[in-house]
Formats: sequence, C-alpha cells, structure tokens
Amino acid sequence: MNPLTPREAARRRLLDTLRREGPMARVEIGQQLGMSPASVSELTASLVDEGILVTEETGESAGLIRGRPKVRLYFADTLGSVIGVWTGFNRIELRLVDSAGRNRASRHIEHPLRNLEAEELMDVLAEAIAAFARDTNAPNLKAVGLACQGYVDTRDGIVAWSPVLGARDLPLASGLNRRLGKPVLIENDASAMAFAIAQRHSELRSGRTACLMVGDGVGLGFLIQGELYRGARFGGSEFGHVRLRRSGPQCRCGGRGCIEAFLADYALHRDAQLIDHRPAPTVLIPGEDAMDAIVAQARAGHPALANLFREAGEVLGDAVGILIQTLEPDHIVICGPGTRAMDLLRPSFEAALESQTIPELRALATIQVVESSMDLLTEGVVMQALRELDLDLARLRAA
Amino acid sequence: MNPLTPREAARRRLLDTLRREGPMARVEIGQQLGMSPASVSELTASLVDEGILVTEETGESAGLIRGRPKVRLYFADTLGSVIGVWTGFNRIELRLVDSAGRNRASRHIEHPLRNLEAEELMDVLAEAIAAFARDTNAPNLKAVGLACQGYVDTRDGIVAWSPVLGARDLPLASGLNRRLGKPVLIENDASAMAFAIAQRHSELRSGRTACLMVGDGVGLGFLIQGELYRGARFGGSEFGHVRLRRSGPQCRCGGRGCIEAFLADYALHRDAQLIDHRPAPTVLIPGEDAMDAIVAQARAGHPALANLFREAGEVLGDAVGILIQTLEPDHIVICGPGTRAMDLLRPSFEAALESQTIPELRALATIQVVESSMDLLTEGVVMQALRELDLDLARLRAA
DNA sequence: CTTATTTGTTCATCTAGCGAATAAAACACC
DNA sequence: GGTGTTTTATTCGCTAGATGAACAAATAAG
Repeated sequence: MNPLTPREAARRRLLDTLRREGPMARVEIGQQLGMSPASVSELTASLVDEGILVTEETGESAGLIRGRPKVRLYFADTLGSVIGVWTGFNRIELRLVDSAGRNRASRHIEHPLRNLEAEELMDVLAEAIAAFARDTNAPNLKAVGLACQGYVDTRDGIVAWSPVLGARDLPLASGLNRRLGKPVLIENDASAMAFAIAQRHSELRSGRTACLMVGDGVGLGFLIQGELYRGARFGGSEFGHVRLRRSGPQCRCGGRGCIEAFLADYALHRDAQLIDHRPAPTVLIPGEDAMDAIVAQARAGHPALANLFREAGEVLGDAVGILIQTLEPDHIVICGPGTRAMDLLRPSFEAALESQTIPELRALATIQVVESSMDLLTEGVVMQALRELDLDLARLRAA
Repeated sequence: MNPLTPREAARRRLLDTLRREGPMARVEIGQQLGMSPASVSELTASLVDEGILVTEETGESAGLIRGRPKVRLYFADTLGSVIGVWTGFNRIELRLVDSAGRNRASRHIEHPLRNLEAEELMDVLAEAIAAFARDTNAPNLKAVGLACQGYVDTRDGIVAWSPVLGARDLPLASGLNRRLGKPVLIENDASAMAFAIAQRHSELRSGRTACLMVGDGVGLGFLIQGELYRGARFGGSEFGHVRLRRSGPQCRCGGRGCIEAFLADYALHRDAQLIDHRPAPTVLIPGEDAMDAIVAQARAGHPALANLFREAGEVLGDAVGILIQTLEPDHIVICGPGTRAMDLLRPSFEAALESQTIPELRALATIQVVESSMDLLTEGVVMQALRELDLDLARLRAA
C-alpha cells in the first residue's frame, strides 16, 4: 500500500509477468518489460537467492535454434500457499494455490450467509476456511484473500456496507485474522474480477479499463494501467446502486430505480415471477437453473419476459454510457453471470448507448463481453494476495 | 505529454510550487517538497543558470530571527509572455501573463461564435488574439492557451465536438498555430477551471478532486493528486450530457433529459420564459442580468420558478451522487456561474444526494461550493501553458 | 570579538539502471 | 574433432539522481 521504491516496482513488474506468462528466460523478460539484460540479471539474481524464483534444471536444448539455450525462470511452489475465498449470498467459494500461483484445490459450500450476525458470519467463514485448509493439508498457509460484495475498505480490512450483511463497518479482515492466525486481505468482488480478467487479456492492462460485473448485483472494477483504481476509501464501487430511474423497481439497497433493480439476477427473477402472477418469490437469490429457465422463455418469445430484458438492456446501455462519459475508458468489459442473456439485452443496450453518447466518445472504448465464471473471483483475490506477499518477503528481508 | 524523467518531474514540482506560493527560500522549498537541501541546491543552480529563476537581490535581513538570511528565489518575468483565452458562446475572454505568471492585461470581447464556419471561427479567434497581443504589446509572446467547451483532445489539439461549433473534429490548435505562428495549447474549460481552483486550495491537490462546473453548460474536471485525469482521449468530460431523466427537457446536444437540460443557464432561462408564457426565447445564451432576474424572482417565492430550481437541485444531487459512486473522490467542488442559485438548489440537492448514496460513501467526500469567475478559466489554461513551457525550455536546452 | 543560529554548498556515497565487453553453451560446417 | 557462429547470461564500469554529513557563509546576540 505504501509507495514503492523503484526497486520494489521493478521487482513487482518482473514477478507479475512471470506469474502471468509462466516460465520465461531472462532475455524474454527483458524484452517484455523493456529492461536491459544487465538489469534483469541483477534483479533475478537476488530473487533466486531468496528462493522465490527457481532456474529450470532441464538440460534440454531449445531445439531448432542454435546458440546458448535459454534457462527459464519460474516461481518456487514450495514457499507456502494462499487460500482465496469468495462469499456470495448462500455460497462460499474456496481455492488453494501454491506460492507459484498454481491451483491446488478448490471447493464450494452452500451455506446461507445473508443477515447473519457479524460474529456468527465470521465464525462460519473462518470455520469453512479452516476446514478447507485442514482437508487440503494446505502446506504452510501464508495468507487468505477474500472477495465479497459491498463497499470494502481494503487498506483497513473493513466492510463498510454490504448487501449480504446486516451490520455496517464490519472489521472482517481483523476478525478472520484473529480466528485463523493468518494475514487476511479483503477486496470488493468486482475489483477482484476486473483484476483477474485483466491478467488474462493483455490489452486490458494498458489504458483505462472499466469492468462491469453483472450477476447477484452490479459491481464496477476500474483499472488504470492494469492497477486497480482506488477511490478515497473503497476499491470497486457498488455501481449498481446508481439510481437511473426515479420511480423504478425496488432495489435491495432500499432505494428505487437503481441499476441493479433492473439488471441483477434477483431483480429479473422477482419481476419474472410477478409477470407469471406467481406469489412473491421466497428465494431471494435464484439459482442458475431458475435464471436459465427465465432466459429460455424470453428467447422463445414470451413477450412480457422479453420486455423485461429489453428494459434491462436499456439500463445497461445507460450505465455504460455514464461510464464512458465519466471515466472515458479505453476498454469496457461486461462480465459475470448476467452476460448469459447478452443476446436479449443487446438491441436495447446498443440503442440506449448510442442515444446518449456522441460517436467520437463511444469510439474510444472497445466494449467486450467476457464470459467469466465465479472462479475468476477467487483467482483475482488470490493473485492480489500473492503479490502483496512478494513485497512483504522483500521488505522482511530488508528489515 | 511524454513520460517525464525523474529530473523533469522534480523540476516541475519545484517550479509549480514557486509559481503558486511566490518567492521562496531554498530551505522552504526543500521542506515543502520533502527534498534534501542538497537536491534543492543542485536543482535551483541549473534553473538560475538557465535564467528561469532569479535570486532576490535585497540584502534586507529576515528581521527577528538570527542566522544567515534567506535568499528567496522567484520566477524571471522577462522570459516572454503567454496569452490565455476562453471562448464562450458569444464572448471571448483574454489574459496576458508574463513568464512569472503575473497578470499583465486582460480583455473581453462580445462576439457571437456559435455556429460559425470552422475557418471563420478560427479567423475571428486568431484576429482577437493577435489584436490583443498587438494592443498590449505582448513582450516576446511564447504561446497561447485556449479553454473551450466540448470534447477537447489536448494532445492532438482537436475539438471533437462542441456545443459552440457546427463542425466536428476541428483542428483548432494547428489552425490557430498557423495563423498566429505560436504554439497553441487547447483544453476543455472545466478541466482548466478545476486546475485553477486546485492551485488556490491546497487540500484539493491531494487525493481525487471532481470539479463540477455549472454555467453555460455542465462540465467536469477530475484531478488525481493535483494532476488532470486524462481519459482515453479527452480531458474533462462533458458530464452535462449524461442522461438522467429519459423523458426530460430538450438538451442542446439533441438528446432529452441530460443533466445540462435542467441545470445550465440556457435551460433555466428557456424554461423560465415558458413559465411566463412568453414566446420561445430568442437569446440562446442569457446574460448575467437575465439570470439574476430569474433567480431573484424565484427567491421572492414565484412558485413555478422555485420549482424549476428545486428540480435542478435534484438533478445536481443525482449528478453528484453518480460522481461519488463512480469516482469516489475525496473532494467535490461545485463551481461556475450556476452556483449563484445554490441557496435555491440546496434543499433538493441534498435530499437527492442522500437518497442515493450510503452515508459511509457520502462521508468520504467533502462537498464545497466555490464561487469562481470566468477569469479562472483563462488563469487555468495559462498556468498549464506555462508549465508546458517550463518543460520545453529544459528539453530544448538538453537537445 | 566571539558564539550561536540559520542558510546554502560541496563532496563523498548510495541506488538503480544501462552499454559494452566478456563468458558460456549450444549448433553448423569443414 | 576443431573452429567459427549464434544466442544467452554475467560482469564491470559509467552515469543520473538523490542524499547525509561536513563545511562555508551570513547574520544576531551577548
């Protein structure tokens, strides 16, 4: 979090690339990062010294090209492990990775989390994480990263507000830390998603990327040059609670006409139920099956349902329009489970977008839809935990 | 525009502080910027060498304190001058400053600019600037900075779209450059305003500051750590054209329900005319007097007019809410002529803001209203031109 | 006149990065 | 098999930029 020394910044860039791209030879690293071979050599020497990087042992030749064979560097996978967690409304997603970032195990648990008391919630989470660590025999667990919905203060480890929680200002990181005895990093889930997606698409790591995640809610992760934009306190914003229609449907935040109230799964599901004249839905968060059924009906031509998606598309278009006019991003990514109905949303989405932005402005941003599973959330938060650890390791050694 | 070398960055920080704070001794500069006296000495030596800075000649003692007296450094005012320009709809505002940033002369011209042909517009502007330069005998004119409404591509000197212009993609900087033979820097007016205001309020230069300018239109300048946020292409955004009410009043961009269509002077004036059952207004841009009259009537209790301002305040609240939920700024500044009616806007403004943001989020940003004359626009753009020149000078010498 | 105090400069040192020379490890070719 | 060629990696000396510490300068207080 503190400003990085030039050395630390270079170190981070190097390790970031290596994590993303896998084993690389020193020359390749130099080319990719625009550093001289001398600098790479110097930097990697200390990283190998510290045991963070390992040199490829295989004497295997490069094959067709002549010349001295490349010696590739890769992450040591024996320095410990990290657990990544995502918490939904009634689901906990877990992932164990080793220090090289490789997936070692994953699990998900169905467990209602909504409106638990603060202490109870943390007990449940801590127990789930501890059990996962026990069962997977997590070798030398170094840290836990947790992605969740809501306004998350990453620096202080506090969740100021979340649709999952009754409580406000929950000191989640310290609470879990006390229970688990490990450092805990928390992050807004849309931010974690944005980060993970940008790791996989190089073009998203340059310029400004706004990543709109549509699913249980609507979140926004914003990246500048591949780094998460941090506002005054929180990271990703609960962009879904921007109010777009003054007298729109009810939102779970208590307001009316929020973006979420049109686009989120719970909203679509609720409205679909109402259309069918069924009683008000008891399931607050519909399952994937229920959503698929609604989408299928709409695709088949059910007029009222199709209209629901038309309206949702329009709101999505307005939302993206606001993003374009405010942040002027180079890239806009629409991701999350909500993209399953993108074909239904698209016509009204595009019309709404076009009607409120001038072409010159719209042309600046590439808009892409990225299918992204909830896996990416744990991946994103685990990546961030790992790179914090990279830094800590160096700082510990320096002290 | 290119990335700065560490040296250039330090140089810029030093010169920025000196321009803002006036003459300073080397120790003071060191304290303010967190640099060692050694570094300051080294850096200032070359700046004095280059003739950019001058050391105070007065042998006058510091007075009460004993010790070696401070020798203060200040900008040379003989290195040339810069003209700053703002173009409104029917007004051109001009300002001449010397190389030290001190105001030497200013003038404004009433001249209808709206919907002129591109060449004609540039002729008019160039002639106004040239005449001003002639009349003020501008000593060694080094550059011209111009602030205008619209989507301004500062790097390429192009105005992609502007409410003033019929034409799109007007190469304004190069056009004026050809006519005047001087480098021309163009900038969005809300950005220039944001920059100028931040120069005067130190707290706005740390963290993120969103500056909403309400006047002829509604613009947004966004600063991160005192530097203008640059989007993919344009600087400040025409935030006024974010659509907030789908079936709202007509906006001059062609759309309906844009923020501007409620808040801008032209919109309030037009709607006030309609209320009075007068014929559709012929003056597109009302003068200050006309606006004052409307505000006075509303203050006096004219119900329909008061309602106009109530609605405008609500839209302003929604707009600030969007800014808070998207950018999460540390500071929000509302400025421009539109603040004249802030007392009328405030009740509905605050209600709207509160209804759509959670208190934790709202508490992050200080919201302040800054009375700001249009002078500040030319000041802002002149400042930016001067600091570009600081760099150019060094780069020229280096080459 | 001496001393204390504050300001500004000089100098040796440190970090970070780089170009150039050099070493190392393979293949290609005679 | 020896010799050159090619590619990779390391070493070394140099430079930019910043700094702490010693030092020089200029004043007020006593």
